[in-house]
Amino acid sequence: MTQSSLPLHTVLQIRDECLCLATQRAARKLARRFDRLFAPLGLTNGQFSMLVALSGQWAPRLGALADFLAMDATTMTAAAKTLEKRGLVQLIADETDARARRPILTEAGRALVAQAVPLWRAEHAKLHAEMTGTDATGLAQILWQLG
Amino acid sequence: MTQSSLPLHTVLQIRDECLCLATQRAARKLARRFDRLFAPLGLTNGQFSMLVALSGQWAPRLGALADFLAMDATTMTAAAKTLEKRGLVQLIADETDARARRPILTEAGRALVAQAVPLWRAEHAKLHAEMTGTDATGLAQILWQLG
DNA sequence: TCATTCTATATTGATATCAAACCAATACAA
DNA sequence: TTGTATTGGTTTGATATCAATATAGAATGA
Repeated sequence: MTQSSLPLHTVLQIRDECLCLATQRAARKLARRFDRLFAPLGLTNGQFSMLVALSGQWAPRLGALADFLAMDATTMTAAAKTLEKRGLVQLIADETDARARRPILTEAGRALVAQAVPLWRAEHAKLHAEMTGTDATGLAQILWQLG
Repeated sequence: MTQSSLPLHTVLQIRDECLCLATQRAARKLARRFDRLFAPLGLTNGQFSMLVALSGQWAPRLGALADFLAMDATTMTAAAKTLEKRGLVQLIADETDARARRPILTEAGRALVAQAVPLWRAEHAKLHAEMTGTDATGLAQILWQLG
């Protein structure tokens, strides 16, 4: 009983060092946290990121947006469809390539992301405050590279 | 057209600093990477983590395991069911509390996790090698706290 | 031009994720 | 000991995630 299938030091090593586990774990916590934050606006954390990404001077194709978010192309198809159904983005056929489509924000999308940003700011400030001793921006940079 | 709904510096700030986005992004990349690694064994990265967590001298209830992995209780219910269906874990009723159940590894589960660990070791070593200049174990610790 | 190959996206099917609502068992209080 | 609150887990419904596969358009080479 309670027989160890692995040497204990192996179990502890994976627990303490596995970057995949540590990242999935943090990702779940943060997703819950920001999903709840944006829930009053009917947004998830991922939808927020997507809308922000489309708020700059950039009109990427679906594939390029998927790459930017390190997300599978098929996930992007589904995510774009959800946002389109809600009227937050519009999918425009590319002028030169009939295969490609570019998601662009609608008025409603612009208005919603503008409402969401102050919430993000406040919550992110809290998060920073909880990370005493850690360089939050440096961490974001490292995570951006990771994987 | 391509009209900015947000000040550009805001868009850039969120892109560069948002820990939620950065973490989700890294989590997707690592999940894909380790899912592919374990695919020949029919395991996902999350299933691997769960099996390893059950490989130590610990026989947690479902709720405690969910807490350990920072995962929602309902997700744990579903995940445990999948592992049970595959015969990798068995769900044992708690002796003192009729509500509680404890997942424990089966022989098959022990054998499979033993096969998976060397794959993890090799891949994780590669990952370390890609992170020149970063303290990987320190990063794992920070991520464990994060959220 | 035509065939081949490549590229951008979509569809399907499986698991993962969480909120909301729920049920049953336990703990606690009057 | 009954009534209430809490706790452990499950079900349902929505979105997220990705592999495998498909399709249509574009690019390329003979």
